[in-house]
Amino acid sequence: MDKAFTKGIRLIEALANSDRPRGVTDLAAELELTKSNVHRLLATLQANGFVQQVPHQSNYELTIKIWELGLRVLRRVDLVSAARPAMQRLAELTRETVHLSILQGHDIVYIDKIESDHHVRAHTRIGARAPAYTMATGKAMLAQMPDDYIDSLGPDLTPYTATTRTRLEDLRADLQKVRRQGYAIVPQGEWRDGIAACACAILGPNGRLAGAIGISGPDVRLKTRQLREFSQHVVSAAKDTSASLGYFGDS
Amino acid sequence: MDKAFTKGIRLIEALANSDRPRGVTDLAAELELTKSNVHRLLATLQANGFVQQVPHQSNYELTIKIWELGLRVLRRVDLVSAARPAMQRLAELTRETVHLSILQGHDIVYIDKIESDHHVRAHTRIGARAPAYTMATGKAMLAQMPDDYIDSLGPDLTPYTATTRTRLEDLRADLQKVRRQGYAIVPQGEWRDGIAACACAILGPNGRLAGAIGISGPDVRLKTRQLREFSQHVVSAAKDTSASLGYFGDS
DNA sequence: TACTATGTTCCGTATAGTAGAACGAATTTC
DNA sequence: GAAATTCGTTCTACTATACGGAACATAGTA
Repeated sequence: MDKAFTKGIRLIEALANSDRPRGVTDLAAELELTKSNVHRLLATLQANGFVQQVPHQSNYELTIKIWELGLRVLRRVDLVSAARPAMQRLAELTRETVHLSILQGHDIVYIDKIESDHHVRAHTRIGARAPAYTMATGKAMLAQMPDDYIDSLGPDLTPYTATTRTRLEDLRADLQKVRRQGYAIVPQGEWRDGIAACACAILGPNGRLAGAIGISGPDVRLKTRQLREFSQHVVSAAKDTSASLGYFGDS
Repeated sequence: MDKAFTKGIRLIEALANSDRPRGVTDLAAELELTKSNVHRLLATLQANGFVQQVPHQSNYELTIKIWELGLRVLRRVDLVSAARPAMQRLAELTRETVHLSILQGHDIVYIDKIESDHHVRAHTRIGARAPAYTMATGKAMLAQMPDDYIDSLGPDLTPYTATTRTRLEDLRADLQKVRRQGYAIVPQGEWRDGIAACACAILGPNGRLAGAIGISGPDVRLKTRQLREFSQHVVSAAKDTSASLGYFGDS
């Protein structure tokens, strides 16, 4: 496997994860590479416009070129614009925070959200990740995946709160329920304490999983009864989005 | 210079620029590489989570991991959130499309915008590029750059409309004027016909160039007189943004 | 069934990346 | 203000690594 390329990728990630320009020695230490190696990789990145030196210093930082590329990737997926109207409606109906997520490896990634106007709200960031098996949107999506994929999550699951599923069989039971009822409910936070949520999968052409839409808020406000009531709106938001992607569902 | 890394970067760009999953042979032809080379690079990208094969096919596409990295880069710059309030105010005062750009190489890149509610509007996309010397925001930024940087644009400039500056000395004269008056005006489109614009540079800590804010619209509505009138609002929007970045200006 | 096109694997070879040391510039310490 | 430290950059000899051609596998097509 391409060693230099792998190193270069790790270098890009290291630069993206730090919020200030970095020096060669510093980066070399973090990545466990030699200075000359890092220097050469940086020169390559610079020649391709991904990295620049801050003027009058010799620290390096990423340019926004990588952001431009990322935007195009998101635009290709196009889930954000397809889901926007349904998200808007869902936000108005429930007055809770609405999230749009996709499945990425074993994590969910928020690609869009509409914040609740309540003062107490779950704070999340677009672009952030969380383990799929702890989230309502994640469970809604996992329920669409084949068994061997679920197996690959295990054998044991890291607990983040007291209610996190730690055994694969518990998770499988949850997913079975999701498949039965058509949506996922997480009444007590399994990732962050105090957050309750309800979510439903979005399917694209050929019934392929495209993402999930969900609402979330503090469990003191969003009790199970309330979540069940909202679930119909979540499901129809997901159905509408699926339809605008060109999937008109089973039955 | 790292050959494998450079090839990998070009591969990422090729994937980002296409709006459908690509095959190995196809990519190899475009990049003028051998199949085995592309295949190996794709395997490396896949192992690092940047690429996935679409299920039941063997085409490859970028995951949104690149988008996540890009978001972090933009967040570090943080110009978008610093400029938002000023952009909002500017949009309300002028009712024209407001753009936020940065200088990237020899181009400007739109990183945010607020669209005019007029029916006729200049259509641009966040993330899009244009040659700096043809845009109002570009000229506002170029006016902050040292002479040798301006030299590097030349010797000759590509014309896009009848009014595009094609000689460096004409551009230099424009920039001199920008420096004198503190803002840039492009009364007749030098990139796209029929677009008039006014812009001002945003400076960050130590007076370093951070970006530019500007308004633009059809030249039939935005005549020079009107642009001059709006220029004060543009300038104060830029000043406000500079201030919130921690730069409180000369005089 | 043969044929074409495309993805994947293998392997010997030469090239391209590697590490370490030396250099130079800037900053800090005494 | 000289010496010492730190960091970015350049150079070079070595060898590991990426290279490309060819063989193989797998569809999809005629």
